[in-house]
Amino acid sequence: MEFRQLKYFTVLAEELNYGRAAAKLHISQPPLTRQIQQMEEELGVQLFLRTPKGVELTAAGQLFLEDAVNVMALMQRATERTQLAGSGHLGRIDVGIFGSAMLNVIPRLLLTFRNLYPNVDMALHNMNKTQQIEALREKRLTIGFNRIIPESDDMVIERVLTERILVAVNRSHKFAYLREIPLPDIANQPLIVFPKIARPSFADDVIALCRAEGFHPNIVQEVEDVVTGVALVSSGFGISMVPESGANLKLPGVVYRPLKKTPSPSIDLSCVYRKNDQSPILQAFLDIIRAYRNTSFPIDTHSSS
Amino acid sequence: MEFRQLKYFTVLAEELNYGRAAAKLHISQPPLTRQIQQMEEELGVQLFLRTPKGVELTAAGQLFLEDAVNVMALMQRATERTQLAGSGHLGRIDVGIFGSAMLNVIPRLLLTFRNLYPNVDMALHNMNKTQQIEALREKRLTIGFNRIIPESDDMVIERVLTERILVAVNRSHKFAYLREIPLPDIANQPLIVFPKIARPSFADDVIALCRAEGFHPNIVQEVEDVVTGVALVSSGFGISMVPESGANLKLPGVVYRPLKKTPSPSIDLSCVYRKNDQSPILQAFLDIIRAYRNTSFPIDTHSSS
DNA sequence: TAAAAATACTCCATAGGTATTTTAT
DNA sequence: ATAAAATACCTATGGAGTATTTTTA
Repeated sequence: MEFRQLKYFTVLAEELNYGRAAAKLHISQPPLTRQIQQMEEELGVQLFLRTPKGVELTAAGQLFLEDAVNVMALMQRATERTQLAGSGHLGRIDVGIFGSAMLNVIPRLLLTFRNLYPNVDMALHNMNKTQQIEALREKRLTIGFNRIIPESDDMVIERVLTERILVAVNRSHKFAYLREIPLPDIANQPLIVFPKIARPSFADDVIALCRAEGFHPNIVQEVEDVVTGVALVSSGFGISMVPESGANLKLPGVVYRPLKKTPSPSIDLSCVYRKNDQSPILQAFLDIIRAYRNTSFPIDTHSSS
Repeated sequence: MEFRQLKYFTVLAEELNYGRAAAKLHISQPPLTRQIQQMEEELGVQLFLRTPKGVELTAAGQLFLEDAVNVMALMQRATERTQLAGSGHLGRIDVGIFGSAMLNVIPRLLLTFRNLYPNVDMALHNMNKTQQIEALREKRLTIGFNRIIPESDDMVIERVLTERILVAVNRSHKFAYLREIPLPDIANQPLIVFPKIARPSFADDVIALCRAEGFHPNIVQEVEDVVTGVALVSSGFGISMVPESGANLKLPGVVYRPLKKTPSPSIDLSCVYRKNDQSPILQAFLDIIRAYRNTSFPIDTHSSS
């Protein structure tokens, strides 16, 4: 049985006349006769009865008609769904994230993606970079976001955006009266760094930045994430350095100030995905990331001052 | 898209290796490659990815696989159902019946048919012969049962069985002491006949029987059906003549006696159906009727004496 | 570099076309 | 007698085969 025959059958069942059905199918009458004969032979069942004006369906033919219509509709639907999936508009994406990235950038990307691809299920998985790489290898993730990602043969790391590093200080701190903080002045300040796991991390970048300036920072506390770090700043425990997007975190008494240095010290947000992953959903997601990369993310660094 | 291609696709999706899949399909590898390429081109979607050991499904391919399996299963089911319908094992039969025939013969036929063709819906419609013919013409009936059915061009009338005519008398009646009732003795007896509508009917047969014997019966009552007639016999209103299968009707004080005549006066039970109806369900039903016709229906005519 | 997929080219089965005959009312 | 379906016969598209090349981890 062929789809062509199902089509012929349904048209003939509608027209109940070989000539008209053949015309509707843009073929001549004899091939239609033969195809229907072939179907009847293959099924071993008579589907039509001859009448003076044409043909009529047998009871078996009526039954087959219902099913034939269903089969064709199901096939049609299968085709459409597959084409959606093939263009990245249907399916699923698993995204690895970490705490502070969810403050600003990633939510915008995810929202944009969801609006453009509403039929793609999106699952977010909070995990650190080590877990992300492992999950990518096991195909539990499609893409991961992180700050500093070690190179590896089977993964591609792509910069999403570069942010300035800001200093988070308590409003009562003397730095709060400065427009920009000179980096060497950090030297004797009690510094809170994060995160403490999954090294190398943003904490290492901050330390390296100080060392490049010729001093060892006075680290009074290593904390889990940016939220905890800024919370300690809020309670007057010390100062901290945060990526610019962290400035979206408004906590009582915390203000953010840029560093006085040109070019401004900065930190990348990157994404990582399997090198051999050609899935259209990933490609669509990357397209959005790349479009965002060419856009500015204006962040008001003085919003809480 | 062709069913052949769906088959090829599902086998390849199972084997994930063109060579093995082709072997399983009893074709060589190149045509399989080409058919899959053709599918991918038609859908505009990549279904497989090459790997060192063979191929693997893309996300779109996995989606299509589910649907392809469903389409093939639905088509399989459609074929089977149609074949059942074509052999008379699936569908519907509408049977026209009348009161007294339901006493013995028709229930047996219906039961036999239902046992042999459990998936055929059977609907019974109580109607007289005029209504039956009309319903047959309008295809509301597949077959009708009746006693005396007028000939007509578009209908076939087929005898189902021939029954003796018995006399129903009250136990207190003098006839109850006879083994057989001489027909001429009926002449002066109060006779109840039925049915009174849809003439010619069994009543006319009874009257004709008497006239052939040289007398006019003393008809004291025309009633609707055999049940009413025998009820009147039970209450001593008179005697009646009934088809042998009517003797299954056991009413208080009613006994049945054969007529003393050779050959025994008899009445046919017939069926009627459309001459041009070739439906396998009707044919199957007729086969059962014909098998029954070649069987005896032993009826105990003395069961209530 | 080795196993597998893709390509080149040939053959033939079969869908479709035209002309004509058969069928059924 | 007539309209429609069935058959006869021809053409050509495309599916399958064999031999070979290309691809990829």
